[in-house]
Parts: sequence; structure tokens; C-alpha cells
Amino acid sequence: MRLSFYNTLSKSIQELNPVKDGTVSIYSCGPTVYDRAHIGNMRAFLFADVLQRTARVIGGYDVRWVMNITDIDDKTIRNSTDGGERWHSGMGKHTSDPKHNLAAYTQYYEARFIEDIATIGILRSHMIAMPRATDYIPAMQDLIRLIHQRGFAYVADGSVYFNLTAWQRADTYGKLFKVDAENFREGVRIDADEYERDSVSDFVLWKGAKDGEPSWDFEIDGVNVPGRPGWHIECSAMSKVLLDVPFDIHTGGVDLRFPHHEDEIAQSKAGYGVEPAQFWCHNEFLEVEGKKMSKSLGNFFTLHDLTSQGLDALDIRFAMLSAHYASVYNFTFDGIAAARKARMRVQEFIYDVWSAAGTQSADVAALRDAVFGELATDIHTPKALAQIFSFINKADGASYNAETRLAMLAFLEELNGIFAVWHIGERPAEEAEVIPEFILALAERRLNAKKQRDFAAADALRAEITAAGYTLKDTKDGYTIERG
RNA sequence: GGUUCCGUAGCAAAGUGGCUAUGCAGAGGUCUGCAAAACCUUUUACAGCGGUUCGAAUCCGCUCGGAACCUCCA
Repeated sequence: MRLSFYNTLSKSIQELNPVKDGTVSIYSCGPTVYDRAHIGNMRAFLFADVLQRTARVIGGYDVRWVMNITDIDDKTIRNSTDGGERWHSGMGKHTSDPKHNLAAYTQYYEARFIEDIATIGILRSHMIAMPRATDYIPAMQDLIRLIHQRGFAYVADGSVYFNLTAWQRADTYGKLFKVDAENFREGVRIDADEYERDSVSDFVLWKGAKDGEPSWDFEIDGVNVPGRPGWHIECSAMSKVLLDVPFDIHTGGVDLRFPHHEDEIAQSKAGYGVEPAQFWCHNEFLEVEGKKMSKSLGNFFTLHDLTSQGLDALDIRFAMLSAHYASVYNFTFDGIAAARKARMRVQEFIYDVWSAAGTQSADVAALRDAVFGELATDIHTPKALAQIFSFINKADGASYNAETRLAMLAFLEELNGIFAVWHIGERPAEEAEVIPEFILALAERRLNAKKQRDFAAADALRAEITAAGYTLKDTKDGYTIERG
């Protein structure tokens, strides 16, 4: 099936025509590993995951997916340098070597990040690489030299800047975002003046070294300017090395549209001569209980916070997929509970189909076309789910004949290759819970009372069982007991 | 101040000119001694005010409310 996505470059939904037939290359802006990822971050990575899974399952492409790890920036440097309260015992010893401290600090959170994405159903094995910025410094330096050679960069006060004025004479700046330089907020302009650069709009490619901060030697234009890479240059260089340019799709949160992605386009084209990506896809933010997520409002959650509270990460994944990626998603605890019930309804259908041994048939091909058609058009997960529920509402999975059963299971397997929140298989046997003897004895006494139609006694005994923390449910000719 | 986007039932979330979205919750029912579970049926919408149109949640204008970006926040 052909895929189409909303492209921020064209501001319209466009059909995907991969640069290389049969292969889709995707670069996703990954985390800055200065802390645990929060659920807003997770939404961005989840979007990229569903995008790449859609390309695999529905597009039938061989997917080359890269998600970078930004392991050097102001925050990681600040937090790793002082060795204060931000320094965790799991990071090892704080030393006098800034590079060692930075690596120890960021690798701790990188490991947490890999745990978190696994928890929410993102497979590390789906990525061909998860490059760390600090491992690609030479490639970044090469790119900066290229930009400089072509006249779009200059060295000033120990740093290297992109010369936007020169670039704007050669190409468009503002492909993703209409930039109105005359109307930058005044406060920002004042702040920007603190930098030594020719124009307020010039951005840094290479930041000159400061005392006590990690730095790398860098020879450019015959001089050595020790320092570290600017933020935007990381993605330009790593995407070129790992995917080559141009590649197909670049993903990230809406906040990265400008300046990060705009600058990335300018740099890549200034240095390599081509724009990095055909498609730029941006996910919207999430809010929590209708409010912007922020630490001061007390509604700031990491995935780890939520799973520690007993929430199932798959319910969080499913809940996020019940909204379109390009609209603001309102995260609520009620919403997670509702998502769980909805998810379980589909799961029950899957179990029914698995054990089906009936005579009915169903048009699985039509269902597949309907559901995948929605996903193939800008990954419209809510519409796809509506199709699924509408079908399930009318279906009796347990009554399918052998042929329909196999076709449906094949479809569900594919579907779960994208949603990744279900178990395609047999309904698990009831876990053999150990019910204490006295509870079993109470239940037996109740059954006898019930048989003798002494319902007052039966209800009293059931109340005792409930009070002891067990739930008794009657069945046709007996009962079940479970904890809770 | 500039540039964008959004406001849909109790909650969440699709729909962008006529046609039941969907999920959770609620209500009624089947089953049951009663519950629970399951299943069936079903109520409640388009922020407000104008306009365009045979017809507007959908297009246009204004008002109100919310969000993002405007130099390193997903």
C-alpha cells in the first residue's frame, strides 16, 4: 500500500516516494540524556516508532531507522560538571576529567532511556543505529569545514558561526517556518547580543571551549579552535554518515521545527549541497489534565513515574495512539483507564479468534484495507481504531471457520506489528492463584447455603470473603474466586 | 508584538459543506435469588455572535478561551 504523510516542508499530505526503491530511511531526533525522559518526550519517540512500523508493515519497506542520542549540550555539561546532587551513584566516581564525567553522566541516562523505550514498546532492534553525538565529532568537524570552505561560516572569538546573511543570498531560510527577523521578541534580541557574532540570526556551529568543560581540538582555516559542537550540527553530520543525504523522513517534536530543523536544513545544504530529508514530520505536544506539563504545576511525569504507580506502559502507548500525532493530546489518568478497557476489548477478540472453531466467515481483506488505509494516510491511528472497533462490535470472533481464523490472525499479527499492544495467541490459562484454605471453606459454605436457598447466609458469607480481599463470582454451576 | 494551530457530548477523540465516527462513563435490558462479569439496546455535541448557502460542527468575519514557535524544551 502507498503511504502518505503530512510534510512540514510542503504543508500538505504527500505521497512517499523513497529516494532508494524499497527502502525508507528515517532519522528521528532523539533525547538529550540529561534526565529521564518524560511522557511528552515519549510521545515523540512513539510517533516515530509508529511511523517506521507503518513503513515496514503497510508500506512493505526495508526500514533504516536512526535515533540519535544527544550526549553533549549545556544541560548535560552543567549537570555532569559539578558532581553535586545531580550526580547519581550509578554513574560511578566523579573525577577531574570533564569528558569522563560527561560520558559517565550521559551514559547513565542513555541506559535509562533504552529501558524506557523498551517499556513503551519501541524495539531497539528496529533501529540500525542509536548514535551518540560525541562519537561523531570528526564528521561534524568535516561538515563545518565544508560549510566554511563554501563561504557560509566564519570564526569569531574562538567559535564558529553559520553566516545566515550569506546563506540567505544563496538559498531560502525559512522552509519549515516563516521567519520574520524584524519581529523577533525584543528580550530575545538583547540576550542574543551577548554572543560575538556578525548578525543576531547567525547560529553557532562550534562553541569555543570554556574552562572546565569538555572540549575537542578543531583545526579550521589554519587555526585550532578547541571546543564542542553546536546542537544543530549533530543531526546534520550523523544523518549524513548513517543514512547518506538525502534520506526520506526526518521526525521530531513541533518545537524542533524552528530553529533546530530549519538550521539543520541550512547547514546540510550549505555543506553537502543537498537538503537532508524529503519529509519533515512533526508531532504535537501533550498536555496533562488540560494543562501544559510543567514541574511547577506538579503534573510533570516521566514514564518511570507512571509505571511505578502501577500503570501499564502498554495502556499509555495505546492511549497516546488514540489521538492523532499532529494534535495536542490530553493525558489524563481517566484516559489511561479507558484506554486499558478499550485495549482489552480488542485483546478479548483476539483470544476469541485464536480459539475459534466455528463455521462463520468474515471479509478480512476489507477490514485490512479499511484499517491500513487509515494508517497509510498520515498514520491516522484514531480512525484506524474506530474501524477496528466498529468491526469488532458486529463480529463474533469465536465462531470463525478455519480459513477466516487464519486470515484474521494474519491480519491481527500485522496490525500488532504497528500498535504493539496486544498478545496474538491463546487466552492464557487462569493463573493458579493460591487461595487460602479458610477462603475456600467460606466459599463452600456459601455454595451450600445458596443451594439451600438461604440467601441471607450466602450474602453474609460472600461479604466475609470480600472483606478478606477476595472477589467471588458465581458461574453457571459453581463460582470463581480471585484476589482483589 | 510577529507566525501558526486549536475549541466537538460527563471524559477522551475523529469528522472540514447534506450521510450513526469511535472508546470510556451513564441509562435501559438479557442473564442471575441478588451481585459481579459478559452480551444487547440507547441518551447527551459541535465556545459565542453575525454572515455566505437550498443546507454549516465544517466556509467567511468578529468576540471569548487555550496551546506552540519566535536562537539549543519532544
